[in-house]
Amino acid sequence: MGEVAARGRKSIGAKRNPESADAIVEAAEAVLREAGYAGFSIEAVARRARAGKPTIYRWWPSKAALLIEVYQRQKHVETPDTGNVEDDLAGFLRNLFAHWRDTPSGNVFRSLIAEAQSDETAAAALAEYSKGRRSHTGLMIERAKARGEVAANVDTGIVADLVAAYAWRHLLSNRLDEDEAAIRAAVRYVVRGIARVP
Amino acid sequence: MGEVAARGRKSIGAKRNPESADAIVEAAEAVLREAGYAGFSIEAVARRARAGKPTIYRWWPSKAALLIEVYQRQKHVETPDTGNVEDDLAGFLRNLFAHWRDTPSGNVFRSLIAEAQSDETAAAALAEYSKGRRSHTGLMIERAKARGEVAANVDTGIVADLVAAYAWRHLLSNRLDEDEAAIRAAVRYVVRGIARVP
Amino acid sequence: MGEVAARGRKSIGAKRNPESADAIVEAAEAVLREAGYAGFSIEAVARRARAGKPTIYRWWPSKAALLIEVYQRQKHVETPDTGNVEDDLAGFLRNLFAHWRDTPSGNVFRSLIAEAQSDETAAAALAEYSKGRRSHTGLMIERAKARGEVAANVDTGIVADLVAAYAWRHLLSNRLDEDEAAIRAAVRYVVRGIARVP
Amino acid sequence: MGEVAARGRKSIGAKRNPESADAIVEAAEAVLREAGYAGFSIEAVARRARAGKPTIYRWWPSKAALLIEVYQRQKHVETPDTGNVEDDLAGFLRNLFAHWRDTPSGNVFRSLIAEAQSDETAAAALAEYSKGRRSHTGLMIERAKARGEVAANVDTGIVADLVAAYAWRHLLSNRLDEDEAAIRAAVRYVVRGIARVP
DNA sequence: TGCTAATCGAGACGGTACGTCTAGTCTTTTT
DNA sequence: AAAAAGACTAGACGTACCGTCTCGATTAGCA
Repeated sequence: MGEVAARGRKSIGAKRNPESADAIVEAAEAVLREAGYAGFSIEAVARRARAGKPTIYRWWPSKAALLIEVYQRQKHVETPDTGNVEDDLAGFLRNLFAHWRDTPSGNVFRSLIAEAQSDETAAAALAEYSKGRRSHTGLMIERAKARGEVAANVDTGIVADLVAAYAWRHLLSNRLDEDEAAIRAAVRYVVRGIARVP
Repeated sequence: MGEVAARGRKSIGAKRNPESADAIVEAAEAVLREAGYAGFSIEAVARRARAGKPTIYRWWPSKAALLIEVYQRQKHVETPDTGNVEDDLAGFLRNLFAHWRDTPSGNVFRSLIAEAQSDETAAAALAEYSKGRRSHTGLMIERAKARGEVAANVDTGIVADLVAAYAWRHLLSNRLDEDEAAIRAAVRYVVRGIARVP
Repeated sequence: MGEVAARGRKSIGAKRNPESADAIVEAAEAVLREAGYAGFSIEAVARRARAGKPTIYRWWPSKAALLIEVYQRQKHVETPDTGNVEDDLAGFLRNLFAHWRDTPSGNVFRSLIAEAQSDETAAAALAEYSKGRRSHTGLMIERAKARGEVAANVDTGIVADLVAAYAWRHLLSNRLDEDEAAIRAAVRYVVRGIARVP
Repeated sequence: MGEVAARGRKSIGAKRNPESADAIVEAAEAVLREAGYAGFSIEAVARRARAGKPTIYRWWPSKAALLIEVYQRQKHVETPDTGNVEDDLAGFLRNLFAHWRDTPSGNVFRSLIAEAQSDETAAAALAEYSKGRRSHTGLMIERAKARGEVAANVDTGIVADLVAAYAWRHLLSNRLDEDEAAIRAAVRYVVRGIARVP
């Protein structure tokens, strides 16, 4: 682990030391994994990475920037492609919940959202990041449109937004262990609607 | 305002002084309004309320507890009853967004969610609070069921969850100025579904 | 002990309850014995005595006042009368050191002196108390004068002062275990002087 | 003064900033001079020195440590060398009393002794310091021995102890204005003894 | 006998200080 | 030129006491 390799790490001269950068991001991830957002501080990361605080501030001007880099290093959840939009969305959410539950990713992303509530730059970074993810999620809808499964005039962004909102809410409420049926029902309501068929 | 009336406020004996409690909650609200979550500290509240820190800690063991009380003192958004579930839900969201935008409530609730990401008691309190609100929102669905507008086998909780998720996501992403059309589209997708009608 | 008997002790009408006073002084003594001056606070005494703080403040306006009462309740060291002034003074110091070492008295008196360094009333009370003790110690010198052992023109107060100073210094420096020989030598220097006899 | 020069003082890199250390010790001295031991707190010193509390705690782990440094920065009283031990000791005491009376030293040393009654480290530091001063005072006795003025078998340490005890007692009892005659009498009793010459 | 007044335990109150932690900045030294 | 290291000011954290205040109860002594 980074925090061990870091012992006695020295400057390598007038250029960025990738060992340090790695050690810092790994330390940040480790801190988040072990102590959660509550224990996540630049101090703690610097201690763990055996780095000076200014070294961290030089490359990541805020906690948020570091959080984003940590999150982006995590493996992301891919969007399934089963040929059925309901299965795609439900499968995606199931995988995402599992990913957030079983890796530090969940902690990292929760922290990022929390940070964005008091830090302007975190908010901006999160917005930027979300935009990218939204279009990624939107692919599933677009494919369904192409298959004729979804009406052409549906706003892909809004649907992706609903799906992301459902995921966020469960992450932020510690409800990532939601059972399969509930996830599927939520997806079905979006896909089929809740109106009584006359 | 509390911070003025507070001058010279003393103990009223071996029981809680409601004047102090009021001054503290009002000060907390004022701090959140003026400095946001970033500037919200027990110290700041104590200073503003002209109260001792121990007085705050005596009654609100954590920042979260204070946030919750502040939030609950705010006027809540009522659920409309237009006779049409889509109008009800869209109207509710519109009102909720306006409320969060135009009063300190939004800031308070954002802060509470953020706090819950690092504070166990805040998480528990938020879960408890959410449960209550979910059933409140669910009333709109129940009424629609009673009218025959919504299928009887629809899970009210899941629909309320979707609506709340949409609201949370917009609050946490600084997108409370979402336009009417987008809100209505999102609600329609839930109510009518996105599937192409054959 | 006071702290047990205190359970349920109440007012006995419009006059001072001697049970309470006793319980408080005993509690103060117990706190000093067990936690020393560092742990001696009005809060701690009130807790231990199951008394209200105002009850303490009503009768003892300062920590110093309470300390003085506690000290005066202690048994005092008597001045020996052996017929020899050197033996008297050495014996007195030996007994005093033992008393301070083996009872709470030492802790109490140390505390009183310490308190007097930052509390005016404690300083005054200590001065008053010291005056009394000085004349008490002076008796040994007066008796020696009467026996013709000590020159008539010797200032009794100054000699008593030297003896008290020696005692204070050892108390305040945690050197109450000074051996017999050193005490005797110090006394001899005062009685016989250090000058070389030609 | 330190508290003015301190404005805008910053770190001077990865090493101790002597300006800060100076400002802190000077502030401590000023606080003791102006508010006495009662008003002497780390908070007050930090405020006065415009220093962060952790900076103080980094270098002086306790109030006692800071007090000692303040005391040691004061000019010390030299031991006179008149060729007569009685004049030496009386002169030394007279100078010491004046020094304690007219400079903050007296307040500082009083505080240190008081602090030592509740703080173990202060007690240890005071003992260490006292040892050094005792041998310093002892020089006057040693010189008298060399001159044949004092008997060779006299224990220098005990005599020095008697002298220090007399000084402490007057300091702690607010009797630094003791008149010349009383000081000289006390010294004479030690040097010549109080016994009636037959 | 019934009222007044003082006392009691209790504990809340506005404050100050504690000693620790983190934020974000600064500078020297090393490579 | 940049990394490493650690000091710096600043201020929040949650706790312990300070000395004051009011409460509700209890009871002695005066009316």
